[in-house]
Amino acid sequence: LSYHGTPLRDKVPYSHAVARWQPDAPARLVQAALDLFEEQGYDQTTVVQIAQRAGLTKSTFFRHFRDKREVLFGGDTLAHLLDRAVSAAPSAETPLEAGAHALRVLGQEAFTPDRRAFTARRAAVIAGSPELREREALKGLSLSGTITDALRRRGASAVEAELATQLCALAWKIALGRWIEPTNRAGFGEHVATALREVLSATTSLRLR
Amino acid sequence: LSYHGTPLRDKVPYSHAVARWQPDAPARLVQAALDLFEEQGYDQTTVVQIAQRAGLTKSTFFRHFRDKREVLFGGDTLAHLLDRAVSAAPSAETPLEAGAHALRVLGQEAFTPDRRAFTARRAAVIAGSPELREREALKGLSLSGTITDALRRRGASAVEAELATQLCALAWKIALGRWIEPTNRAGFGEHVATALREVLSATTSLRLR
Amino acid sequence: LSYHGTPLRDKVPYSHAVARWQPDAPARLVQAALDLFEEQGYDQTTVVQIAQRAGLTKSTFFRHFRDKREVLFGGDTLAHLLDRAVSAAPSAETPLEAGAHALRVLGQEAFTPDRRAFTARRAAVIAGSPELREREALKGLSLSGTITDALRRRGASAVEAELATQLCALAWKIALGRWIEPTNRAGFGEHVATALREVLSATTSLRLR
Amino acid sequence: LSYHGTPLRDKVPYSHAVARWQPDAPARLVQAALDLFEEQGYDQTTVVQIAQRAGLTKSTFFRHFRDKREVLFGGDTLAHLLDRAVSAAPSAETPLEAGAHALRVLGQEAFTPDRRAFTARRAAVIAGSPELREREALKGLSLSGTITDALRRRGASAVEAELATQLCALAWKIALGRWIEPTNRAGFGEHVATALREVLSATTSLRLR
DNA sequence: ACGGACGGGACGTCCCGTTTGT
DNA sequence: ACAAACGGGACGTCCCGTCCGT
Repeated sequence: LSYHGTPLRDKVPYSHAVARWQPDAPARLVQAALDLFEEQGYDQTTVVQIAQRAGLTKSTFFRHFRDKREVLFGGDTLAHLLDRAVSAAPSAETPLEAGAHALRVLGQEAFTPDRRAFTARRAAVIAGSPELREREALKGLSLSGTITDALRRRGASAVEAELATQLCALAWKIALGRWIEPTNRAGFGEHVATALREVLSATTSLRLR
Repeated sequence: LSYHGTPLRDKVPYSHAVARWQPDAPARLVQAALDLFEEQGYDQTTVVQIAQRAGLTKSTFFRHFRDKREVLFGGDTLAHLLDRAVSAAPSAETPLEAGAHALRVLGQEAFTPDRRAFTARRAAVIAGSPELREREALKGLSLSGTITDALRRRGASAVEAELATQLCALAWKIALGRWIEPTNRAGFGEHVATALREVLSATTSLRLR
Repeated sequence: LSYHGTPLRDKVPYSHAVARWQPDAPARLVQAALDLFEEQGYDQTTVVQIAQRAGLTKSTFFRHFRDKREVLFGGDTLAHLLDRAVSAAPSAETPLEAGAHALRVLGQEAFTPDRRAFTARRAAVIAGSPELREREALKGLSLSGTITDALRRRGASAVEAELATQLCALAWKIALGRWIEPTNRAGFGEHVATALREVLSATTSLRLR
Repeated sequence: LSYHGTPLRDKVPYSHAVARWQPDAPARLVQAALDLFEEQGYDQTTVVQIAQRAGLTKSTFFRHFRDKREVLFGGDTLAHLLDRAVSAAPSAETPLEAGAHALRVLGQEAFTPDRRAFTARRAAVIAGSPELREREALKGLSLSGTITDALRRRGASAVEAELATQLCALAWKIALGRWIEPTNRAGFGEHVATALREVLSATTSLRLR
């Protein structure tokens, strides 16, 4: 379960002309961190180095990110996105359809083409550090929980919600892996659609002796 | 450029009554370290943990290894081995033949079948940590220098020695990669021979416009 | 050298329609700060806590007071008071008489009976914190300078002005100590008069061999 | 409830010639800390300053003391002393006698004449900082608990043990206050004896209507 | 071979005080 | 008057690696 490209801060719905420096600092920190992690490795990079390259200080770093790992994991943005998207799905849709709807929203709001390169680099860095992989796993579980909860609030049973969540998570993972592959040209949304079809067709062939 | 399997300590040529305590402290440390690195990752493992699992203390760890990384890099054993093997090659052999001779010795002395599993695990751990990869690269350079020096002492010119070294290093790397592949059955020596042939045949097709 | 009781803000001479919001924000901050300093000690109290208890925010606190210490030191009010009072003294008065006049004004404008309890608590808090004692000392020097300057502008020589200032400062200190003593009933003005007499009579017994 | 003068480390019962540098560092840190606390106040002094003046580093400071406050509170030394002293009192003694015995031991082992000046300075510093006073209170409770437990192990009932503890604590406090008074010449032991007598005689005049 | 003090440095928390914008 | 970002710096924890003892 991975996410965004450039920072992807929550769009603050300001009346006119978003705040001047606000969206700057976190984005610059993320950028600096990713660069340094690629150059030197995650563990060899200190928070002070990240802050310095971003033209900021350690204090500011920790004001925006709970810890060093979190700089690669975009806060609760994805969780909010998913929660809203699942809840906003037409009430006639099945749990799985609602989940698919949410994944499509992700393709439009989070995994947009301009964030593809970033997401790919981020995935490579995470793959290279056990510490980061652990955080990634935790975030994945948390997001799954978010989806399940939202589905249950729509009236799905516990099993329905859990199952739909797992299938969506699987499709997500498959789609993300293909999307960041440099040879692939399709958008995240298309990859998700394909992956979901594959997953579903695989379920039809399940048998129990 | 990677090496040994089980510890592979220099065989201390004690006349009689060797091993008063337990002479395998370094070996136990290496074993414990590798286990822990696989379980928790290199950075999440502390030296104290390694020592404890080996039934030893932190002090003892640092008496045997300069630092935490070194526990995966067997001291100067390989360098000595290579130096002696190159020097011991029949004086009629060309630099490349002498290098090939040394690699074969490696297959008999260091990369023996009982060390294959260890070497494979070790390679995986190193691949997962930038810090370890850096040390690996340094060790590789140092070993290359050892071979080159030994070749020059046999009378090779600077260019001859450097070239032979690089081809051997390449063959070594290729052979090692194949050797630790679980599906391959051949010994390190055979893989080296094959790899050297491939490398050489590749050189014949080099052209400069 | 200590001063005011309740906030004692400069009376802003607004023509009409004063106090649109609640003009007592500084007063509430001072009150809250003093309470908290007594309850928890100065260093254990944060600015945020002070602001919260006053129903305000940290920003507002710093708009009214340069720093945390300053909440116990009433801005320039006392300095203005002294400056004006010295200047307003009849021009026939000696420097010491002018100073005494100013101290009497203090008793009417700043150290009024309703501020006695506050001043006592404030003194206790300051006594308990080196940081605050340092600030107190600085403020005392600054006030001394204010008096000296005002005296010189009245035509006093440098030595005359300095000497009168020091005697007044001493009488001030003595009087304040007695005034805040719960068993004493007299007003600040009377204590000042007494203290000045004592100080003066003590000077008459000075001898130089 | 206050204690020791110079560091007062547990006497390590080494065979011959105590370790070379061991007892040094903590003592030097305590000395440096007390000096700085007097010069600048507790809150204005940083741990790094203390360590530097002692010729050590921040790491070493925190290896010897849990936190900045603890540098003025001698670890568990006093607790051990009291525990042993109470337990070592002749079994025929009443709880109060055993407590008195322990206080006398304190006078011989901890509050020796050479530690008087130190204890006095330490008390003054603690009095000036709410943070330190809080720690002092906690330590006092802990020591009371130690005495009570030791008394109960001697067979005293809960009420007997608690009461004896409280009377001893009171006598301790009174005696310590007098002992550090520069005009008093008697040793801690004598002050304790006097104080205990006073406390006891005061109890005889208690009446309940 | 063991034990442990020591230096060094990163991490993460908390607070003060400043600045910028609403 | 409020809101929020920012710099700076202290505290306390943890770990590596060195160096001294036994």
